[in-house]
Amino acid sequence: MKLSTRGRYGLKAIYQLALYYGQGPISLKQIAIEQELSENYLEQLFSTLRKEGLLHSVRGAQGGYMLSKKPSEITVGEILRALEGNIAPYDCVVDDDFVCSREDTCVTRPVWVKIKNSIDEVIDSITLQDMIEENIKFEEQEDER
Amino acid sequence: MKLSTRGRYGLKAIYQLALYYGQGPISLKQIAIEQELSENYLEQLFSTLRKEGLLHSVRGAQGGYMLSKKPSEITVGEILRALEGNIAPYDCVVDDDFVCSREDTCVTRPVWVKIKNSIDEVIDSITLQDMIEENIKFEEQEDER
DNA sequence: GGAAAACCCAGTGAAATAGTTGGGATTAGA
DNA sequence: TCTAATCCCAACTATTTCACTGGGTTTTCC
Repeated sequence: MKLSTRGRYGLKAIYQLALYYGQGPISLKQIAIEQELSENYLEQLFSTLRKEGLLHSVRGAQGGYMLSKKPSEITVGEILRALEGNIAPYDCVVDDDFVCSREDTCVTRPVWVKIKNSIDEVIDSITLQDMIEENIKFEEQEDER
Repeated sequence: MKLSTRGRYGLKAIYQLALYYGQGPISLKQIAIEQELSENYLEQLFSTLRKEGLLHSVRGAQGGYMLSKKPSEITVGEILRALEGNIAPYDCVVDDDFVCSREDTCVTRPVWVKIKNSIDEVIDSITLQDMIEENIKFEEQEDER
């Protein structure tokens, strides 16, 4: 029941973009260095995020990536779903093509539904802006010591 | 972010044991047939659940497994954790041995913590008894149609 | 024109998952 | 006492998923 590195790395990387919001395109290389991630791998993640409409890209020299919306308008849920697909303990609660011969009598399904709903509630309520603010608060507390 | 078959099969199987609670030991074979699972594989899961104290076993002919507590005293959380380990999106929020060089400055950790807490809240609040009752209610609704 | 960047996509090695197999040990009942 | 039912345990294997890597193309700035 773990997220893969796609979701984890992707969120870290897009957080970094959020910090630079409004400052023009940032190169993959810079993000990869700042968050200690593989540049090539990150490229795949950003490609996905771009196709999902969360990022804009600028090609050519001095190009790079930027958020397509304000940090307060992008939720963790959108990011994780773009990178990992629906976040749920089992496909039977999300995948329309999923065939379950005993869907109507499955005794565990209600449990999976409840877990999914509670995760959704959390990730859809956190925006990149929230993450930035939480981090600022945390750093201030550190400084006080 | 999916559960493995261990958690899924295990919960189905132990639910079946809950239905027979108070009726003495039930054989693996019977459970395997009723929930359409591999008997040998199920054995591994029950072995784990026994070691965790959730099941009792009776060896020999006419032996089998039974719940070690009332269905109302066993939660889904106990079962899933026994079979899958801690349920969390990332090891950094559960594993004491986990080494994270940037734990204090990690911007994503608060997100993982919130997800974990919300999952825990759900799975620790559902007992086997709850599952049985939910299923009875569902069947009654079906009958009305 | 050259360098820097995004873009595209196929391949790969390692690890995890989902079982299977085979052989014991124990016990109830005939 | 014998036998069949059953739990117990460890090793083995096939498949899938993951986390990259590499090689090439295209675009744009200087």
